[in-house]
Amino acid sequence: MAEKLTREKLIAAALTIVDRDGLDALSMRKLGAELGVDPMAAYRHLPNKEALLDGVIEAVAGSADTSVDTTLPWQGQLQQLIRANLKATLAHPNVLPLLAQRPLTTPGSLGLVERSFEIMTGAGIPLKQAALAINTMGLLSASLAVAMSASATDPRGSEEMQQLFASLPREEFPNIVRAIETGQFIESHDEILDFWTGALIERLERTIAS
Amino acid sequence: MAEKLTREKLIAAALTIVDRDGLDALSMRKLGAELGVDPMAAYRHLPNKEALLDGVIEAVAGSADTSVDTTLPWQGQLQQLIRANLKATLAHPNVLPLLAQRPLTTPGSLGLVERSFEIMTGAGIPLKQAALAINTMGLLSASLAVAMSASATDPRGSEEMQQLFASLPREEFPNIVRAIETGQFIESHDEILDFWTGALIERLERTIAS
DNA sequence: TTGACTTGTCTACACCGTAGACTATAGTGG
DNA sequence: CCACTATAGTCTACGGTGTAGACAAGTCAA
Repeated sequence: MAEKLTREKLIAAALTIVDRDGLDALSMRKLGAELGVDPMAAYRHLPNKEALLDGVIEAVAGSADTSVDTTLPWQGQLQQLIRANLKATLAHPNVLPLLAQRPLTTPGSLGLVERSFEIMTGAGIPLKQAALAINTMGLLSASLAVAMSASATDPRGSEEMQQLFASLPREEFPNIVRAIETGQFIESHDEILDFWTGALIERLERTIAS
Repeated sequence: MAEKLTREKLIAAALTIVDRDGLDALSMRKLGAELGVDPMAAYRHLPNKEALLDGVIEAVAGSADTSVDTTLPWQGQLQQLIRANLKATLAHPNVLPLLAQRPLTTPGSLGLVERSFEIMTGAGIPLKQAALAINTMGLLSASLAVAMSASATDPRGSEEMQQLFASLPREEFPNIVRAIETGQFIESHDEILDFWTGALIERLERTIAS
């Protein structure tokens, strides 16, 4: 039996439940049970369930490793940060649906943002361009993480989708069909990640050159 | 009183409710009331609520205008498509949280995908690169739309966030503070959109050149 | 000791998704 | 025309949800 109930313990227990049993399994009653406490006890520390979810989101967002290998060129450091962020969020796949629908710049992820600024401005990238790049990185990381975990857990992702693709009328969607047949449409997420980080970095390189 | 209940009518009514009263207001009971029908009637046409939501998602995703001005260069046509997609989804902001957490390639949005392929391959971009670009576009559009509608409707986006930023310890987050003070961190979403579409297009241009 | 404040408990309410039985209507083969 | 069957809408009921509001037990200051 724990000493005392705190906001932090509630959030940690909530994350445990979500990781173990899924997002839908998180109810105030189950949360109380997890901590051996009355369900209503949570409301002494949190105004409502939404606040609980906000706490969970921030706990996950703030768990990314912001350390980078400073001997790498700035491009490599940036990629390292992006992958660290992705890794942290993918460690809690059941939380991702929440992450996707909240403002990106939660306090918990500010460490990552600050570090990104540091790397970019250090490389001579104007603050403005850096800010734009960071916003883009945040957006893409979030949605890519959602896509990655969805395709990993959702059986529909592979089966039902294959079926849909197989039944596409060729005359209406010639390009899609051709892309599928040559195995080039359903990409590995790693390829997508590389593609857009590449595009982003090249764009930034050009802001330095000019 | 409508002639007969159909899947389409149910989905249309659901979208009406979501647009008018928000996502949380959509319940099977309210859906029945909207159509002057018993709540359970819906289950004759849909297996469960999830299927209803899937239908709503697809209705929105499929409502984008896929026509483009073919006199424009391919870069302009692509931008036109991206903006059309964004416009269609933003027309139903309450649906966006759903859109963000589903696989991108729903049947309804295939028209947009096919058109994008058409434009890119017509410009001489290899199928593979086009597929990667389309995936990226889908991801970014979805999350940008979520961010745009969140900041437009959620009062926290502007106020609470401002407050958070104002209280940031300068020594810990020097770059962020500096970016905020010079008004360069909170971007207009239009700028973000231009930034990444620019990055994407330049990247594609390079695949043609080589 | 007394009073106030905090924190966990209990009960209760309105709502949810949906299983299962029932009913009315429409369409079909004899 | 009739009987039969399938279909579509209705009704009731169950187990779950978030949380308001009254209550009780512990903690601490005066």
